[in-house]
Amino acid sequence: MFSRVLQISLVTRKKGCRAAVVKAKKTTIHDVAKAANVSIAAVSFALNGKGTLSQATREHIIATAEHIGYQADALARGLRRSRLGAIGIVNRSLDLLGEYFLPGIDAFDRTISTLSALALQRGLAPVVLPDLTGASIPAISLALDGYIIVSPQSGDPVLELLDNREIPYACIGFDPSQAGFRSWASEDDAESCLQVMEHFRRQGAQHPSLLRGESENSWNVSSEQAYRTWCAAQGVQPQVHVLDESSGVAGAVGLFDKLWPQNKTDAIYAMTARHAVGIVTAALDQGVDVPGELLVATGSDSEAARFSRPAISAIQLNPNEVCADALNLLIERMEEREPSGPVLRRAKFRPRSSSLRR
Amino acid sequence: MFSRVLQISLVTRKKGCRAAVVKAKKTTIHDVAKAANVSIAAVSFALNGKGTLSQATREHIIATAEHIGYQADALARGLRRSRLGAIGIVNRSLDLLGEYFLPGIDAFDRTISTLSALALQRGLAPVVLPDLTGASIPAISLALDGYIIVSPQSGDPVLELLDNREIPYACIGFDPSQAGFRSWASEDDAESCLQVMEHFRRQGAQHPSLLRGESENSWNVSSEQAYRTWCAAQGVQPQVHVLDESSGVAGAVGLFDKLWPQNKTDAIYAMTARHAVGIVTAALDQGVDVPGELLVATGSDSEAARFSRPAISAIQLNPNEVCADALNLLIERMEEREPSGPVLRRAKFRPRSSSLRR
DNA sequence: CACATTGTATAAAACGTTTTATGTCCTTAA
DNA sequence: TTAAGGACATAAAACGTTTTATACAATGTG
Repeated sequence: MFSRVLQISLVTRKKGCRAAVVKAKKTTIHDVAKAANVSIAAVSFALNGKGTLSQATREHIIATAEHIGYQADALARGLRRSRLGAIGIVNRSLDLLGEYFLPGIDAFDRTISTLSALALQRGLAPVVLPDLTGASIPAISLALDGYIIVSPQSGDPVLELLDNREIPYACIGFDPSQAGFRSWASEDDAESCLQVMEHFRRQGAQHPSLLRGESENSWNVSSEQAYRTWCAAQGVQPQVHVLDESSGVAGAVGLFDKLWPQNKTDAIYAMTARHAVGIVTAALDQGVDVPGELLVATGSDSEAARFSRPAISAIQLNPNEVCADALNLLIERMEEREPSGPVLRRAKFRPRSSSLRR
Repeated sequence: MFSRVLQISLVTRKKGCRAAVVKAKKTTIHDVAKAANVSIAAVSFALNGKGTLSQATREHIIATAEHIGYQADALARGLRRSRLGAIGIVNRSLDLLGEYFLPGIDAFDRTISTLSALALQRGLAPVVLPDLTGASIPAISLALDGYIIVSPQSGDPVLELLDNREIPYACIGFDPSQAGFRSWASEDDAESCLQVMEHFRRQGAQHPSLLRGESENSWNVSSEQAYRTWCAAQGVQPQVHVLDESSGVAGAVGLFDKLWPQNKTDAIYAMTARHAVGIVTAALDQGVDVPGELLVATGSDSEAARFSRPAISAIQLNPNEVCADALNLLIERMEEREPSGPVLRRAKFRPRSSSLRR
């Protein structure tokens, strides 16, 4: 553990040299053909294990290709095969917020890097992309082999675009307006909601309410749906508040100040962590005891929830699993196999002081 | 804020249909040419604002292209222009660790998503890639327009590869063995180290020591160098410990248990946050008072440092700025302009209870 | 001996662009 | 009337592959 390997290799490298002067010419399939004294078709066949070549020439070609350090050009190959070996990752929540720099929202970063790592594991290059319907997207945006769409919105135009072009995609979450679509993976948001409601009830809450985000993605929609169903079954008057996701802590503080005390809720399930933090903050400011007078829980665990005082009860999500599921579903579609989805993951509710009486 | 816009568009989409049956044929430049009754060359010229066309035909072509929804194929264009509009992002620390799933290390995720967002802002598609010298990398890996190499190692083979092929790149951090290279951006790690040492001295430390990671990147190398220089100037015996980065909290605990109490250091600057947490944990376990008997600080701020008890003093880095600097340097090289780097950012030292006596 | 079959290898078309090299028509100057 | 030039448009080459169609032996069959 203390050993220190100083592996400074003393390569002399042309560093920072003006690269323009002499363009290093690529070694192409023609070079290999010339070196091996065969046609370029033979080279292609040998390297791809196709065609009808004798074992001898096959080996000879592979050897010379290796010798002169040939590597097929990805673009030329992609053009011909119409397969590039790369997939796009589009996060519709970020698109909707119109803001790609979100300090403190580690969930988005996490999703991107997890999907990237998983894609690489399967030999696919991950390309992060913005709203595919945008005007000035990178040229490569629509040339990839498939797409993972994170948090599609209801009636999402990006999905429509991909459908029209018959480009394979899979979603994390689903488009609430497309009931028949099957290639999606998600946390079981409805079930999570029920866990929270049952917990609230056991802790003595009579009038639990829901605070969801504004955007019409499956996370918000399924949760609200589950909440309303639960209310109906329990004979409870449902009470749903909708707040712009980007309003953050301040937004929830504003909401609470407007609400309290006319409103007679005694438990709030705030889907986004920062809204939950805002509710707790505002409540304490107004002298409302949490959890004494008001129970609070949130739908996505995070540092913000864990380190708030009191610590906020939260649904602990499974980003790694859900990302892996989505990627499997995408690859399935890329290979034109029948969709095996949707795939749901059960999330675990972590009760903390914000919703534990006594 | 409470308004709820339900924008369910009632598009009927062919969802989940077997895409293979009828391959939707792409609209190509030939289709546009036919529709506008001109040659494909004319279309290309019109759409790229080149060639010698009358204003009239130019506009006519653009209109028809728009009308039939033409978009140039990125691969064909890339093949011809040898420019794809995409850049690669390679994190050598992750490569070295051989592990791309690092729970709790938000810094790496952060770098990836920040670089991605910045690249997109400039119209470049970001592609996350593993070690470019690897055997089974995605085909596209070496076909991009340029590369950002995060934390290159001393004598890094990836840089050598890029140099040989004369592919533009810029680094975050630098290769310690390549003094003349200029296209890199970084935190001013040497200066950060001095800030910590001066702080230790002011707090009464006599024998400050350094705990660095094993890998030979500029972060570790510059810090150690600065530390040794400072020690020499102060007439202090330098004391450097090297620990594998991936050993995490447990690694640092093990180190401390082996070290203490023969070792007579009274302040430790642990570069990585999890090592600092390990030191603090092990110290408290052995009844060593922090900061009473031992001062601790770390070189990269994080949740782990902030929420440790006592909270750990830390260097607060500027990932956004450094990423932006690196991207600027890369674009500079892609446009064959003279390198304007290196660019250093001064980080701020945040003293917390772990190193504040009284 | 004629004819089909098999085993190897190649020529050439195709992928969808960009760009260079030609061309045609029209105007102007000699 | 002819040459020279300008304005506009196109044909064709090129980018580097993959793949289809074709060629040419050598071998087997009736």
